[in-house]
Amino acid sequence: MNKIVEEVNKMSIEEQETKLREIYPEFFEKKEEKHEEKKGLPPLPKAEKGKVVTRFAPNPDGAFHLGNARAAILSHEYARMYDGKFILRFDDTDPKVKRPEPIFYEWIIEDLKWLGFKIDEIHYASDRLEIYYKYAEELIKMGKAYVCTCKPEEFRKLRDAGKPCPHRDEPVEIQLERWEKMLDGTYKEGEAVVRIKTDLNHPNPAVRDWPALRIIDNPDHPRTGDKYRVWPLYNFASAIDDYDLGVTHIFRGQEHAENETRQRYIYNYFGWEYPVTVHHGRLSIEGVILSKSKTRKGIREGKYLGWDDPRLGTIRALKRRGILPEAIRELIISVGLKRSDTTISWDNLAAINRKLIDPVANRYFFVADPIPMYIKGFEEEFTAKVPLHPDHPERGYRELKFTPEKPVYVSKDDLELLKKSEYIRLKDLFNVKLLEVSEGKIVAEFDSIEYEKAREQRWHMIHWVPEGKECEVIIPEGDELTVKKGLLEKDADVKVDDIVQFERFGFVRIDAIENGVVKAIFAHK
RNA sequence: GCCCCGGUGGUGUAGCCCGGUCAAACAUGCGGGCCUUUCGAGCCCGCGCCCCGGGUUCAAAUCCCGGCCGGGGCACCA
Repeated sequence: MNKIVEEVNKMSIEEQETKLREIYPEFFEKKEEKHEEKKGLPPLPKAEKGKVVTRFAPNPDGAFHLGNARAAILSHEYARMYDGKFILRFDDTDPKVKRPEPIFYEWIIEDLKWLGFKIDEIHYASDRLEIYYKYAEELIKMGKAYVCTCKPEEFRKLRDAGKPCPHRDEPVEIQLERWEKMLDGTYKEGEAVVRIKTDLNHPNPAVRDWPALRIIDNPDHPRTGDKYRVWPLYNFASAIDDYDLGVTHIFRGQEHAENETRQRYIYNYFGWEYPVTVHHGRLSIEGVILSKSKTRKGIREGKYLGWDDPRLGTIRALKRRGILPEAIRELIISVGLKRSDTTISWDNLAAINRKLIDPVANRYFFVADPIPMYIKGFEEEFTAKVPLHPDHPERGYRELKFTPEKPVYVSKDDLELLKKSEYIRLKDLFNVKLLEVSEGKIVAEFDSIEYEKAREQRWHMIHWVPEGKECEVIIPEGDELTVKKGLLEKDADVKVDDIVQFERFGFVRIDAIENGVVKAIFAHK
């Protein structure tokens, strides 16, 4: 068995394939078929082509991150899969505790577009207050909702005991009167709340007569200012909106599972059909902070540079790190609809991203922590021509010129390798014999020019640069940010936003070019 | 404490609904090799998983019960 494996390994790939086609032709057909069938999302229950409406409903109180992206991408993906409609709805109904900020409305739209979304409709819950009022009033008239003026603690006590509060069963006229007082400002913040009637013996006390609308005295809402004082709570706004906007399928985190039981009461009272819901688990990347409050805190304390700090898991941060939107999409689709939480490793994301980036990223030499290498015995100028991409020579070449008497620079990262080697090949240049190796300088002697010799002798190969421009690579590692300073080949044609590979170093995205200094952010190996 | 929901290699997912074809698949990771002027890509080989205990059954990753572990919810937040 081992012998056969050895033999096969000795053949070239073409030989292997030809042989295989000879003895086992079906293999090739089958392989292709199998590749097709996998991947992609499972079919959606009760989904009809052209009739699926999904929505993503973020609160614009922070930047969009990978965790939110799961619900967003699934929603969008299914909308497209069934030729349906995807709605973006800003759930900006809390001007107090989770205050929306104007910038995040813009960023969320921007990030969604960057991810390749086609947004069919955009709605703002804060524009829809009158709609909520209308339905609230209807529910009150139907006797399915009431205005409660209990102190929160008192209500909680009754609720936990499964008992009705004194306002619950008062006649509709009185409820409507109080509702009016909520709207006209007679009641102040904290004095009254509209509650939806539920089963008072519901096993989960938190579901019993849950609050639907509350008063906020000086909302100073970023979009509506102080125009409205009565604001719906999440469950009410969401339930009404999903119905009113015709949403058929909802994707949200499992932390919302309990909310569904609350919202269903409204649907039942009105006789509406509840959308199909998919509750997925939480998605995170190992070691990356997604929490909005932690991020905000870190920014305030100066720990993070901003919402796009490369250590963070916001979509903007991922973008800055050179992660492609398509990679994020693929990742989320591959994780799928599972209900359990998922913590993916960077390797998983990096592997997807690398497949996308590798064919397009141009190659350059970047020498981190340069050490000069003086080379004796080669007295002419010599220009190394290196392809911008090894698999695509048609894209052109870069030229690195060796000049006698002038050192070339190699990276301190290769110091150990140099110390234990007698000979080394400078990639695309020539082979040298190492005479002296230290952290401060390296002295070498020209040996030969042929690549073949280095290969036969199994000499190691390192990258180098004759002269270069200053370059800094920011490397996010967990919660740390380290900077590698070095030299990038002088004529490297890089622009901000380019994703390139620094050979033997890794893929980076060019983040800025300031005063001739190239600043890059490390993506992955 | 109460109420939900989960648990398949190091990581992520498929299989579970409808028990056998699953001594378990795919990707990533790791080890080895081939190829290659990158420690990149590609190719080949290998490593490694059904949380535990009972039960039902001719047969259980799949069904049932119990346990353990993990996550979430229990706001006049979303």
